[in-house]
Amino acid sequence: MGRSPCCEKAHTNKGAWTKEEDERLIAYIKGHGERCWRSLPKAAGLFRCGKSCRLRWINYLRPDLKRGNFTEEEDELIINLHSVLGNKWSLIAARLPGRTDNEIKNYWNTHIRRKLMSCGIDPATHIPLQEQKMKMTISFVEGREEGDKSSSSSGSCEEQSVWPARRRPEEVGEKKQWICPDLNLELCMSPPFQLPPPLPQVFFEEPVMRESFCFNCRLGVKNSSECNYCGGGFLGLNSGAVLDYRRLETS
DNA sequence: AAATTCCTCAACCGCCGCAAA
DNA sequence: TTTTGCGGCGGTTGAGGAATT
Repeated sequence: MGRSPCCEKAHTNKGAWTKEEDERLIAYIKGHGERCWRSLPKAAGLFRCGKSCRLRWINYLRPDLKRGNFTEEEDELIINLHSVLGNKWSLIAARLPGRTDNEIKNYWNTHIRRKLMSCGIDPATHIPLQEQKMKMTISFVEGREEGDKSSSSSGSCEEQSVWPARRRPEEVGEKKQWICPDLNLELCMSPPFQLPPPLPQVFFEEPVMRESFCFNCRLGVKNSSECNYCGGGFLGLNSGAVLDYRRLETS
């Protein structure tokens, strides 16, 4: 089962676009605007899938696209944004005028990733590889010492390439306990527990900075003055560097 | 000069969220 | 409330050009 395809496969062109197809698409959108991609190909006399037309327009034909190499500033911005947003390419692209998500994604995978690796930084977590390995080991060992000795899951955190285990806020205090971020074994009637988005490296420099974060923050819906994570700052981050996604949305 | 490997990036695929029916 | 279909997104692929052997 599943959904029917967005267009008839039999009579659609695939692969690279020809100059003529580009011209047809540009002419149609200039005349009618960007609307109803599904019916656009037929109306524009193109034997293409609507999705394909949309992609071609957004990634290549749009007049406001910036061409050429990425600047150092753009590089930095992409790295910063990626450190808080992860692979949310469309959100990252929204902060870089004239760049598309596809372009940034490609650039990340071909250039920046390698650049970070060569600096000894894990491109996925933005933590120096050496340090990350150490932290993973510490959390693994602590988990075994403090937690249930017979715990069958205690070994998996180190093996998996996941964000280092972090304290849950309600567990910070006298009771030391580390958890594996993928596991939520709580049985209670409450909104599901969610760790805040990955934090920049600076967060891990000091062991216990994060005493509390508010309910709204946990749900990701609102800021609170009592919360360690809420507040303004760069890209909707406070000094604790947790992202407010609402501030990143495009207008 | 030819063969091979590497790299880039445009394009495709499949899934998801949302709105309309 | 459920189903359907569109737009949008992120991951992946593969053609073609560049670099290397």
